[in-house]
Amino acid sequence: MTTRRDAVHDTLRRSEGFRSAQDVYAEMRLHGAKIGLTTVYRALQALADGGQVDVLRTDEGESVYRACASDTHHHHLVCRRCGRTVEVDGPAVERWAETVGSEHGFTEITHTVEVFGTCSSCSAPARTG
Amino acid sequence: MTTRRDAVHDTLRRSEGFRSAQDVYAEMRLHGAKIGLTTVYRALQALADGGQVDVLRTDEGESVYRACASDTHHHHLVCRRCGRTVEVDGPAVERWAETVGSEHGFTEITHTVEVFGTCSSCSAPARTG
DNA sequence: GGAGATTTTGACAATCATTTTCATTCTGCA
DNA sequence: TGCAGAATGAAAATGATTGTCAAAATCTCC
Repeated sequence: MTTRRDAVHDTLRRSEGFRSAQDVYAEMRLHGAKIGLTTVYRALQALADGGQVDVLRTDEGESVYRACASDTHHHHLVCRRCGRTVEVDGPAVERWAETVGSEHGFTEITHTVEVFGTCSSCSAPARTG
Repeated sequence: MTTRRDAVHDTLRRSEGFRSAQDVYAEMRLHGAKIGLTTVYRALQALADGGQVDVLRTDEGESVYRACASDTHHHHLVCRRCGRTVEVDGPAVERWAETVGSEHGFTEITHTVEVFGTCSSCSAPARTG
């Protein structure tokens, strides 16, 4: 029975950017879903373990999740204002990471690469602030 | 009076890799330093704000700090086993991040790039396990 | 040198995301 | 129907980090 997990996955799919477990929980409850916070956490973890969603940490240390379109290795360009996320590819970076690691005698190299910025929608209307 | 802050900075300098606030606190107390956990946190934040130490988040969401030799922008190659850290430079990555961001209309681009691996010391002696 | 203002310190409480616990509910199955 | 095992979720526990506030250290002007 994975009804709840699917519901969590669906909620994530409807979001543009990365969302925290608390966000997902709040949104689901808002739409009338009967689900507990614990279950949301568990579903998110299962989804992440299964590679169906991507996870990253905010500056505040909160885990945020996203149902990405691409199921292969990729990185993210995230708007620090609205959270809008673009999935990007960076073969040059992959190679760079491998090279740097090898040069220093490191093996089993992995890397984390995320790009943050302010998207056009958020920077265009120079609101008061 | 920045005695405590200097003490914290010194403790960090004596470490090879990234250390958490709790680590630093424990080590200082171990060496007989009279300092409180709150002060260690404050010193670490001040040091990080001033750019004297680098900060990053572990997978568990804990903040870890390091007194890096280079005071210019750089990245880290971290041994996932022993924590040994090498400061690395990646001009190609900097350019890539800028390009990717611009292509999608993002401005004020920043990025996080960290490389993890197993260093030669840790992978060489194929111990039991 | 000294009184009062200001900053720093640190023990303790509070916060908050996340995890654990555990009793209840649900599911499939005979 | 009745049971075993998985799923659920409310509430408590955890643990890093932050806030509070009174005491101690330091500075400032006289």
